[in-house]
Amino acid sequence: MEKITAIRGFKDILPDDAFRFQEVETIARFVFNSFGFREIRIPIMEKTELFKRSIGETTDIVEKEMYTFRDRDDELLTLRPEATASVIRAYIEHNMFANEQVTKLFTIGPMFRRERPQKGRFRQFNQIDVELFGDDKPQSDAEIIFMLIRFLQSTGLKDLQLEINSLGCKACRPTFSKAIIEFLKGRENELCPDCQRRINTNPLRVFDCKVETCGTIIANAPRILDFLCSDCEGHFKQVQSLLNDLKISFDINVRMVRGLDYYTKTAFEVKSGALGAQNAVAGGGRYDGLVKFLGGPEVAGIGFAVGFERLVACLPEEGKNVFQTDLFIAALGDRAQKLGFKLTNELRRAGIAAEMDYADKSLKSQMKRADKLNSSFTLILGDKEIDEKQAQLRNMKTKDQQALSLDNLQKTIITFIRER
RNA sequence: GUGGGUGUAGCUCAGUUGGUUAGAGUGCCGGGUUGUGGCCCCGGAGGCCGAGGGUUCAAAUCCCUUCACUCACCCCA
Repeated sequence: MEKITAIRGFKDILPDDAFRFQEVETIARFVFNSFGFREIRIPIMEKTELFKRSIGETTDIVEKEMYTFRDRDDELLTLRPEATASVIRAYIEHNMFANEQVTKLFTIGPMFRRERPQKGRFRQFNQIDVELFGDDKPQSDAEIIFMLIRFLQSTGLKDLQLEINSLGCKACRPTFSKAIIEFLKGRENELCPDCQRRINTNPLRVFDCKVETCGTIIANAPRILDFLCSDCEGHFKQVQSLLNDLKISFDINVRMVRGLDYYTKTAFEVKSGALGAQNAVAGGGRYDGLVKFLGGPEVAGIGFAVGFERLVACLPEEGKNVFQTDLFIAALGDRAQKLGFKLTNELRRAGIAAEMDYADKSLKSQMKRADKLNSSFTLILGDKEIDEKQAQLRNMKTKDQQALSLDNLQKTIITFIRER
């Protein structure tokens, strides 16, 4: 039989890694809660239209990376490529804006993009997504960036670099775009094919190009920060000053452009080494106007997403995979097997991590398994012991071994393990 | 979507100018201790050499095709 493998770009998260995912999730919930964010759980599929409208018709994500299919009733559905659109949809659908001035939400789960897989990039990947609605003040920007950094530091992530930029708003960005196009016109021939295409699709992206000639050309190009309207400029200055107050160090990267259409004003990204080419662990920004654009009220918004797999990949290796068993029961003989089975499961009912071998193998092999399972204690229970109404409890670390009476055995074991 | 690299045991990898029964380490199972783990010693199981086709007396090895994985571009978390 030909074996069936997982879909390309879809990964199994094996127990060792799943353990680390759990730890990171726990930290995320703790940190976010302390900043007043509450969890929301949303579907992994939405009507295709939602993503087209929010992310932008001409973005790569919408043009060629979405898993879209036609449902039986002919409706077009899409596996979500990001979470912001869905969170906003839910925010509007449940009139959450009517309940409170500011709404702070986070969600954790899988996203889907049909890209070519590489290091740090998968077709199904998990994101931690945070959104803050109802506040357009720079304090929100600073707060959310501060929280992101706090969270990343709490997970043990070292050498992280925060980069920020302002992308302007619908008042000032178009002027800048025009200026860039103006600047690039006449030099198209000197640009790489990709950048020639970008002039029409997303001129700001030329700033990002890694081709050397494009880099030297764009170095003299107009800068977004010189084009910001007074509102955007003031906002950006304040964000910087607030971050300084919070002792968060950052670099301004005027070349940073975000790939999604909806971003305005502040954009930010956190990079870390050891990730290969896909070195962005988290990214986000402000998206004032998007909520209204998706049919809600005029409400400001800002958020970010953390690449779960990328974050875990950056974390130090140590401290993983310590699976512990409290007690292994080595049963020898039929009567012992029967008693052991009962005892094992009774102990589990009491919350003790108990294991035993049902195959009635040699004591040696059972001891080996106890060792492998990282068991603190092993209870040696043979038919011989049963005749003598006792069992041997061995401390695997100290090798101390003592006889316990079969009467009240379960209770004695529990006290032993709890007092360890 | 485009380009490079790699496919041999559960895992990490050797395998010479094509040549007999394809190896090591690790892991797994068993034994050395007829009832006591880790260290050590001994033994065993485990391979359509990614798949298909071709060249040859003979292919893991050479050629073609294909698939998968991987890294990079593009783009993004």
